[in-house]
Amino acid sequence: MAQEVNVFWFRRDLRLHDNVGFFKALHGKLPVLPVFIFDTNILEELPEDDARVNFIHRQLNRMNDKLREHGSSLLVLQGSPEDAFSEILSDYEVKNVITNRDYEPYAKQRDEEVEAMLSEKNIGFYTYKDQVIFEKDEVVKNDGDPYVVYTPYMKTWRDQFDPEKHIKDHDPAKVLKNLIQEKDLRFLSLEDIGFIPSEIQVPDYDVSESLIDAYGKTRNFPDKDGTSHLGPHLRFGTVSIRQMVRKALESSSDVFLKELIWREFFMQILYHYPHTVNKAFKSKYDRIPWRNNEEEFERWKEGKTGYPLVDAGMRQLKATGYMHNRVRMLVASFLCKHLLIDWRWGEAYFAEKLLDYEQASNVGNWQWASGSGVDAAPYFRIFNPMTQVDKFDKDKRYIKTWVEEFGTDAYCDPVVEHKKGRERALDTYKEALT
DNA sequence: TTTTGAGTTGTTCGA
DNA sequence: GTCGAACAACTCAAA
Repeated sequence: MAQEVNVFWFRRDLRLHDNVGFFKALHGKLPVLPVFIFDTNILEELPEDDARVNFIHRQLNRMNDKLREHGSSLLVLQGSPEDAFSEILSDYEVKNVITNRDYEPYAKQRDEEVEAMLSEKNIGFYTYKDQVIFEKDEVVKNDGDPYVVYTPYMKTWRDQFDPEKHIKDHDPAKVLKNLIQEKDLRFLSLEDIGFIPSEIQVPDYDVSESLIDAYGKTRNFPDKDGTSHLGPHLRFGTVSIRQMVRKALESSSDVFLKELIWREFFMQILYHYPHTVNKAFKSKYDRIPWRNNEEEFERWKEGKTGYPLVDAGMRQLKATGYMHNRVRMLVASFLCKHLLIDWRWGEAYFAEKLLDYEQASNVGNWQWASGSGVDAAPYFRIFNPMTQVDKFDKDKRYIKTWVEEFGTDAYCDPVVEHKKGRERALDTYKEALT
């Protein structure tokens, strides 16, 4: 007779500490079998040296080492979630599967299917809130509808926030003994899952007191890099959101906390309006006749538009998997307005390259840039790529870091003249929207 | 129900 | 160089 266990399924919560679902699982009656599944539905779209897969794998190794200190280990499989669970069910008498909730459209569907499959076999499927302070419909208007404007959402979020309730630490130290006692569960190597080491490494995050205090002032200047680099860690759960909110609250400045609230704002938007993944939130913006010139799109991707701040950002993205936020706004505006290329093209490219890719934030911010989203910039608000240099990279230090040939004859001519591009965008938008 | 105030991140033009 | 208005009206949220 196979051993009776509860499975804890790790997904984008890759840590043992302050992990709500893991903590709850360890308080159950049965030993906990910790599992991670490399989902082939997701993996098949990725290049073999994908940096995020590398990061995930490295983090799984660290977790496995820690679990082994407690006489246990992590089971790492590959396949569709259904197939992986079938495999687990053939080896163990699984009573319950416990996991943390994920709100993306693909994830919601996946979880529904897994739950249905498990319930046929009378296995429980329990999910917990872990990756946000407020989820789904916990922060809504008085009439129950979701907020679609940030500021009132943020105010209500803060009104409802209670430190006693929302940022409790879930320390698993006392219950780790409830892990399954098997030190050599199957742990697929990077090679086993068909990947190779990446040139790009996910950087450590900095949420030091000094960074958070100065964040409001320095975060806009790409050469100072006063940003936290927290994105990939929040994305894959290598830090806990509760710990980050605790840090944010210790600061005298609330700019950092507001950024964390933006993350949840866009998550609840995607939850309530999943169609915004590929449709404009404001539907009349789907009428815009994008030029979608492939050659120009290629120049944008390669950082060869002839606008140095745009090009610096695109080259930083390609080389490091990161782009400074200020520059993200500029390159997005440039693609949608100056080049009149569909925001979905830009969104897809960011999804491919960004280590901190978060579907809700990426879609939300691209729609913001194109004018089609919630609380979006009005369409006539078109960034001037030269003015942005004067304001945010005056000494051109950031530009020179990424565009070596800047200032020489080797640097390319502008793909479109600013004034012409601007007027073309204004005319096209106006025509399409009226 | 109607009214009122307000809304992430900008640029250009003319005085 | 600096300032305010225009861009173009719109929609949301709450009283």
